[in-house]
Amino acid sequence: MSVREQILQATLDLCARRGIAATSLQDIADTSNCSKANVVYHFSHKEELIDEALAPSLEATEKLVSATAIQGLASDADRVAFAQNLVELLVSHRLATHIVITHPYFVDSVPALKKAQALMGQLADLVADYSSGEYDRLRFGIVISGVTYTLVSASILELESVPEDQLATMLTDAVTSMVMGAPLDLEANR
Amino acid sequence: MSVREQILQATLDLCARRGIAATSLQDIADTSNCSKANVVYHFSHKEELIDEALAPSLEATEKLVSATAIQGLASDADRVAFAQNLVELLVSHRLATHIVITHPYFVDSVPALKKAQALMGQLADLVADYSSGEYDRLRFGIVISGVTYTLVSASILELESVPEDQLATMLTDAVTSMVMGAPLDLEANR
DNA sequence: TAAGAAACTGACCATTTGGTCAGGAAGTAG
DNA sequence: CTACTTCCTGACCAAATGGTCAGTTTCTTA
Repeated sequence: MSVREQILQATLDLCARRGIAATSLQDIADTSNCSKANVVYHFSHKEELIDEALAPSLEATEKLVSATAIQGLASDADRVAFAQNLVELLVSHRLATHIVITHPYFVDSVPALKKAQALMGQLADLVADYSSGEYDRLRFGIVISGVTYTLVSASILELESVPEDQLATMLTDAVTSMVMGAPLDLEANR
Repeated sequence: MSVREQILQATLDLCARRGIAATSLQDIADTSNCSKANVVYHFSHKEELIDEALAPSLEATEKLVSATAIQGLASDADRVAFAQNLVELLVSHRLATHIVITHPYFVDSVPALKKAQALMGQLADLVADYSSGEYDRLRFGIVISGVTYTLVSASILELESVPEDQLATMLTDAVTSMVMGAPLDLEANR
C-alpha cells in the first residue's frame, strides 16, 4: 500500500473512531508512519484529505442513486434489490458513512460532507416518488440513519457478537420492510 | 433566566448545532453575554458544563427506563405507551439527544455521554427481554438512532414543512411498529 | 552517471483553545 | 460604614493544531 493510500486509510479509521475534530494531522501521520509535513505534501489541506478519503463512498452512492433513478422502485423486486444494494453500500463503506452521519456540523467546511448529504436527500426523493409522501419519506429517513448508525456503532447496543454477514442480512430485512409500501412479514425472514 | 441557565442553554444550542469540539468556551460566553472567565467560574471544566447541560435529558431517560422496567412491555398497550413516552422524551430533549447521538467519540472524556449510552443500552435490553433476541434488539437500535437522528436533522431530508406535533405522531407510529413483535398496520395510523 | 523531478523531513510559526489568576463590582449582614 | 461573600472580568499562559519553508533523500530518465 502506498503512503498516499496509508494516509487515506488512517484518515478514514481515525476520523470514524474519534471524529474529525479530534483527529490531528499528527495522529494521521503517526498512524501512516510518515511525517506530518508529508501528509500536507500529499493533501495540502485537512479538508482536501477528508474529501479524498470519502470519495469512494460518494462514488458508490452516486451509482446507486443513478441506477435507482433509471430502474425505478415500482415493483417489489426493485425495492428488495434496492434495500440489498443500500445495505451493501453501507457495509462496504461503513467508516465513510459513519463519518458522514456523525458530522452534520462540518457540512460547511468539508465539501464531501455536503455532497454526501445531498445524495442522501436524492435517495430519499427517489423512495418518496414511489411511495405515499411525507410519511414514507420519514420512514426512509429513520431507517437510513438508523441502519447506518447502528451498523457502525454496534458496540453501543452490544451487537459485536453478531457476525457481519448475519448483521447485513438483518439490516437488509429491516430496510426492506421500511422501503416496502406495506411492512413485510419480518418473522418470515429470520 | 439566570446567567447560569443562559450558559447551559447556550451550551446545548451551540453543541447541538456545531458539535462539542467546534464550540469553544468563548462562543458560549458570547452567546450568554458574559465573559469566558465567568463560564469557567460557574463550571470549572468544559466537561462539567456539558455534563450539567445534558443532565435533565439523562434524568428523564432514567425515569423512562425504571418505569418501563416496573411496568414491563408484555401487553400491546404497554408497548404503545412506551413508544409514545420515548418519542416524547426525544422531542422534549431533542438538543441533548442530538448531542448524544452525534458524539460517540467523546464517551471517554464526557461522563454524561457514557451514561447516556448506558441508558440506551438498558432501554434496548428491556425491549429485547420482551422480544425475540438479537433481531428485535437490532430493530430497536435502528429505530432509536434513526428516530433521534431524523428528528433533529429533519432539514437533511427536507421535512421542515411537517409540523412538530404531526412529526411526533409519525415518529410514534414508526417506533410503535418497530417495538411491537409484529409490525402494526401503519396505514391505519395516518 | 548526471540532473531534474518527486517524495519526504525537521524546525518553525500564527492561531486557537481550555484554563489560571489577581483583582474589581455588587450584593448582604452586622 | 464595614467586612465578607458571591459574582464577574481582563490579562495572561501553556499546549495543541493546521500549515509553511528551506533543505535533504530517493527515484526517474536521458
